[in-house]
Amino acid sequence: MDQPEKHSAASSTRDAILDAAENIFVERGFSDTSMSKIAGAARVTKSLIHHHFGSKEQLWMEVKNRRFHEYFSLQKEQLAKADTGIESFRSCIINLFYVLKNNPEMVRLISWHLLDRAQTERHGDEKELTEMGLAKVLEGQQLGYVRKDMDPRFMLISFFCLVFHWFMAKHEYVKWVGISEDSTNLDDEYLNNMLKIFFQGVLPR
Amino acid sequence: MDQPEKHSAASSTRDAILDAAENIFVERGFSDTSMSKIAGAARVTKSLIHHHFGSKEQLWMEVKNRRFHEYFSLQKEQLAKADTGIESFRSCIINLFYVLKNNPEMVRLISWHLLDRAQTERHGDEKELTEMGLAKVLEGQQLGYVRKDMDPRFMLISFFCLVFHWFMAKHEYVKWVGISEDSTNLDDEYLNNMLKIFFQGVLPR
DNA sequence: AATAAGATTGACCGATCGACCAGTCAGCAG
DNA sequence: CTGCTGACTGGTCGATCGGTCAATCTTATT
Repeated sequence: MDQPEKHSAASSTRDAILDAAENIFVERGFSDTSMSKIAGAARVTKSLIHHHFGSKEQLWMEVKNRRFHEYFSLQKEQLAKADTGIESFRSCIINLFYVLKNNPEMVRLISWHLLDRAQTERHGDEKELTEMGLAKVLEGQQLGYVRKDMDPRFMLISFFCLVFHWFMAKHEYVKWVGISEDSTNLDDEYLNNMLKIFFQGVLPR
Repeated sequence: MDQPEKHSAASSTRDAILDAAENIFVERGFSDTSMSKIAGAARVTKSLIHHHFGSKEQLWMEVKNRRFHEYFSLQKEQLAKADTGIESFRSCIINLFYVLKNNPEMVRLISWHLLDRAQTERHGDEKELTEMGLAKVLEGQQLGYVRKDMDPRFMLISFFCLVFHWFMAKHEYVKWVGISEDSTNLDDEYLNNMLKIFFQGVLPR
């Protein structure tokens, strides 16, 4: 009973391959990752990977789909149970920030994905999540705590820019502007300043 | 006289290789680019590339250095002759936006560079440019048109996020929020909304 | 004309790439 | 027991990878 039976053994092997592949893909990207490396890391043979996933491209797709689906589901779930009002609005933003802070692999995966020229039709997860986000902004506009002379879509995109790009490029920016990267509360400092800009702007009030 | 002499012929060959390499590197990244492809595109032999640049890595470095140096010099030049005042401050921002809009290769090059784990010590161009930017913000704070309760460094970074990430990811975001990508003034629409946020924030005034 | 230096070439190297194949083995249904 | 299916392996394929080398061509200098 403790021993996994046939099917679960197979699916756990599949997962092991997916895990190993994700680690290496995230680190080195698609092209610089070889099936041999993945096989070695997953402790299986190359042939087995082909048996389960068909090709390197399909493996890459499955790795991305798995992680993206998990991520978008989590975000949708958290956004769904969000309350109304300016404070909740603010909390949603802070929440996304910390989710990404705790999942740097996710950030790199998105980066690789953005550079991918292959225009793959993705599932509707992100579409749904985005529409929930748009609804949240619209709600804020109707309730009066979000200014109405702005396109909610661009507002959402601007917010994504402020969050994603920080985690994508902070290791470079801290060198430019002279912040020590291992400052314990570096992310929080950025978050505070970024929130000031996002909510109130850089002009004095 | 019309014919380039020996040295300029060599340097023009070098440039041809750099140009070809940049095109392919920008499109496919370092790992997915082969010396053969570059050689073919530059109409030279692989051996000649090794003769001029030594290795693929060094060629990659030179490609990045050339473009980055050109970019940062241009930005420094334009920032140096910028005037004082809120309007000039605004112009600098709009200026950077359009420079990147007109240089999508630069955006991709930065993206690949950000994913690169190789921590190469880069030249001081970007450091100088950043300090000029910081000075501009400080100036605004002293003259009173930039709020003082904010760290200029994080303000600069936030601004970079709003510009760079838009060009890195807009092809994905427009799919999410349902904007047609070939809208003639898509970039301008984003710019207007982004500027509203950056200067005044999303809260009603 | 002789020479040196640099630009350029084609042939070639060992290594590694993704993929494929025939075959083994275990488990399950009949 | 028989037959089938799917997990899994070792070996190998042709292609391509980055890189090297000796030889040749081009040009400037002497």
